[in-house]
Amino acid sequence: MSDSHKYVVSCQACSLNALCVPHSLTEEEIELVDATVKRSKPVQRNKTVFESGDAFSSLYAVRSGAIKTYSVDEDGEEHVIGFYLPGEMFGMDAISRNVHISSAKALETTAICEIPYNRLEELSAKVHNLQSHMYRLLSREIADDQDLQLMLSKKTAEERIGNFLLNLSHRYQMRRLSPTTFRLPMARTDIGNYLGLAVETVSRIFTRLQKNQILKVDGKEVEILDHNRLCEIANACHEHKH
Amino acid sequence: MSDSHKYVVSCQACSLNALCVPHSLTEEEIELVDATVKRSKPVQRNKTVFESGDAFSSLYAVRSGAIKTYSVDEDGEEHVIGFYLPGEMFGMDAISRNVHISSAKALETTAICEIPYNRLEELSAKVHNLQSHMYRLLSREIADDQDLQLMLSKKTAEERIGNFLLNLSHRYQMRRLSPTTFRLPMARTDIGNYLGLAVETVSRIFTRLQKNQILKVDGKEVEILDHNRLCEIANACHEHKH
DNA sequence: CGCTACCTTGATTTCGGTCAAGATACGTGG
DNA sequence: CCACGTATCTTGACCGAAATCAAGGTAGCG
Repeated sequence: MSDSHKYVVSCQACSLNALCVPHSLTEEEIELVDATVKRSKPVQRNKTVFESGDAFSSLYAVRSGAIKTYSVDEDGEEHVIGFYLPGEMFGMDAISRNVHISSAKALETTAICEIPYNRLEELSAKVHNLQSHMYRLLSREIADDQDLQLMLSKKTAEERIGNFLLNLSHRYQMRRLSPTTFRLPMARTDIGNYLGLAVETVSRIFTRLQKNQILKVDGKEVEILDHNRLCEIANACHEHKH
Repeated sequence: MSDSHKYVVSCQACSLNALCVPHSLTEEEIELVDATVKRSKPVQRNKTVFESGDAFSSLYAVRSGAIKTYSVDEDGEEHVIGFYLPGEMFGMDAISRNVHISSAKALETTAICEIPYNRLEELSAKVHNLQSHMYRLLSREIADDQDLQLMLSKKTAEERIGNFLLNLSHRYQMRRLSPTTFRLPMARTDIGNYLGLAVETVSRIFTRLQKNQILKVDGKEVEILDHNRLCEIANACHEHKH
């Protein structure tokens, strides 16, 4: 059985988009994992998958559509924590406390896989590759979160938007979708909220990038016209010190 | 064998401060884990434990002293990612890529435990409680990082410092040290860098908190005089909208 | 077709960054 | 033990990026 075939299998089995990388599991193992996964019916736009305070029982993977996670503070203000695209796993922050500390909501009609955590735990003790996979997945989320921290604490509004767009572009590319032309599944408000910027700032920067021929924006449709300059914008390069 | 005894054991075994919570492992299991841990000699102030680019082979736990993790950008600027106190584990962001993407440096003379990752992986497949513990630990780091993200994207300078101090206070308390009087192991620069603030701002806010009788600051020695007001300051509460 | 949610643009304000200058603490070697 | 040099910390004056406030414009949906 060829490697390429294996990869196809793991791509078709929805749950495995998130759980597997090529070569890491045998077919047999894939079947085992796949058997523990529930394919629930699609979640409608603005419906929640789980809410802060809910008991934790499963991890989730996006099959199609998009999810945002967020917390709500005492004043009822929403704080966007992250966006999850097809093939990505969410809900991992709930493991430690056994309760969801954030909420997850569909940004559009979204198909998700539910992965019961206790079964995943059992299975990952048996299937060594699955365990290392889970460790890598969790570690990846940590590394990504720390990247975002850096962005939030050091970068200008323009740099944040630049990074955000490149990040999305890269993630779409990973999923074999166009890295240059895509639809933003979230509202401007959510982008601003996520990046620590006011909506107005997000809007202004989008129009500026468009004026400078770096981006073509039409509502939620985005086209990256000049990837190189977008990289320059994203990578800081405010004057060196001393 | 009483629970309290168990707890003492896990506290004395350095590695287990980070790896264990009371009741989660049997004594037998604790011994197993403990056997895989290397107790290296103390790391002197400003010496690195690992550096960005180093091959990943171990996780680390602080036994005494303090560690900061950081990344260095193209311009040579340092970006502080986190501070780790006794009983806390660091290096987990390296699992996913198998290479350290951040560096770790001792803020003072620091004793650490080294936990070889491949042995930890093997052992955690055998000892179920250890596996769930690792998952929780990684998840905890994710949740903490997301908390920080929220702070960096939404909170004012004063709120950040307030939160930072309360967070340290809480972590010292966990380790049975005074939650009101402690020594900041890091320089003001590091605090500012971590919180996305200029050193000058950190300094000004420290003096302001001192003037308002909320804090007593003497160099790196800090005493929290009014915990309640510090909480108020930390918890946002800038005017409600609409 | 009209309502509501979302997006854009402009004018004004403000928090915190930058620059500048001292003050204080610290480690090292004489 | 002290003197010197360097790190770190503090304080003040000024400035600028982005927030806030305000007002229209646009689009998706029932």
